[in-house]
Amino acid sequence: MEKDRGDLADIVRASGGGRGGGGASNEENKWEPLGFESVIGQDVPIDNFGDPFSNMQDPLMPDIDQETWSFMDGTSSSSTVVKMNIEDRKGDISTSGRSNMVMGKSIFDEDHDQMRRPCNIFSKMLQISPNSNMSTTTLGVLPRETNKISSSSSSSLVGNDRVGVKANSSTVCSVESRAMQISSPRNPAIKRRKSQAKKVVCIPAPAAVNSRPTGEVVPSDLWAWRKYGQKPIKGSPYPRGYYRCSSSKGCSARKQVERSRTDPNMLVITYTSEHNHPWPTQRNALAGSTRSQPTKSNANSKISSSSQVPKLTNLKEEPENKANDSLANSAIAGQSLIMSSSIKEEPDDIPKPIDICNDLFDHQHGYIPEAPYLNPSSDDFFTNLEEFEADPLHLLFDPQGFTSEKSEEERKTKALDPFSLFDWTSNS
DNA sequence: CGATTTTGACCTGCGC
DNA sequence: GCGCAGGTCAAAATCG
Repeated sequence: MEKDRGDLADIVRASGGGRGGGGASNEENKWEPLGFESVIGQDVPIDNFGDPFSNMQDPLMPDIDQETWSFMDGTSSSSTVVKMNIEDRKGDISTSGRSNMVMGKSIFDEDHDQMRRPCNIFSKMLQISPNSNMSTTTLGVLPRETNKISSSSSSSLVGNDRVGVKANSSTVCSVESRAMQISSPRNPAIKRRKSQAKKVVCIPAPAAVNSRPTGEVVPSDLWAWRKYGQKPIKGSPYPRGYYRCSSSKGCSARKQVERSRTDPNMLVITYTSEHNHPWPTQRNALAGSTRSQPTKSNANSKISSSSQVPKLTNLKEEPENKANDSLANSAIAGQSLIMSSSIKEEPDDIPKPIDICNDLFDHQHGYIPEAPYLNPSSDDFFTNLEEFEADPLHLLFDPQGFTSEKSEEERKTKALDPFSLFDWTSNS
């Protein structure tokens, strides 16, 4: 049954680094987060739903301090206030030509300290509040604001409880404030859907950073995730993969990864629970690093077992598998930043929770037309992903942004930014 | 050998 | 109360 659905295992490959087995590969060591250590040392909260980047300065958002989109980040509480001031952002949203980072500029922690601390778009995930009322009522998107946005961009929004902001081409921020019910989890950290706060990230499902011949160079996720389940989701041709943090025993952090049912190009990653431990300071700590690539036998056997899967969804083929490796992680780490992830709440009962993702791309003006590798209909869909994988960081470290003129402040910032370790613009 | 992935079975929340 | 669907468990397979 599930075999015919494409494989999410492939979509997420935690921690990007090579294969599990505990040992730290050279590649792994390569990007051992020197910067992270310093970050960690700064008493950075680790409660961002496993988002190691949440505490990092977003290199693409140097001016976010004054931004007005804000989220009260109640990561660890059951109540979260989401507040957004879209109006102030409408300029960017409505007028930006091909901004890839409108999103990045659109969501911020309300607390300036939080914004100042290393953080970036990865931290702009919206935590779902189990408190339905509050969630609904405090989502401070005023109708007029919404209207403005809607009117200024061809498509966006949404209803009372859902906000979608669409940049001219490639960016969207969408938030659903659909209520979440709260109920006592069976026991800490264990399942109870709809009872836990979540952070949902909708990102393009791009490249397989780990498939690079040279190794894994793109930081995927500082956490090690171990897959513990996969389920076909009703209404979706794609299965949902379930991962839990394996960086530390007893860590209840989990995440779910699934492809958008409406747009296979999009990945929806849902973070649940929080890490109860600091970031792994060494890749060795990531004992759970997932296998960087499927084995032949694995691929073969799996393929055979899922050979009936339509090509588009048969992610088990080696290329696909690789292509999807670390998608969830790397995507978060890089793609979403560049491609403008859509952060939203994802109510479980929404028929098409990913619709938002579709809005991410303006098929006429968006990047999709320029990114054939994102076109699942293309035979080269996956093979081309490899090409794409180079883009994120390239974009991330757009010369204009970081190499052309690096202010001292920027350097400092980068010191705290794991991505600074990958200033490929200067290295490659 | 120790780690991961796979995958069917089981458990439980939720809607009717 | 029942059934469905989502989420988790755990044994087996796999890998380096």
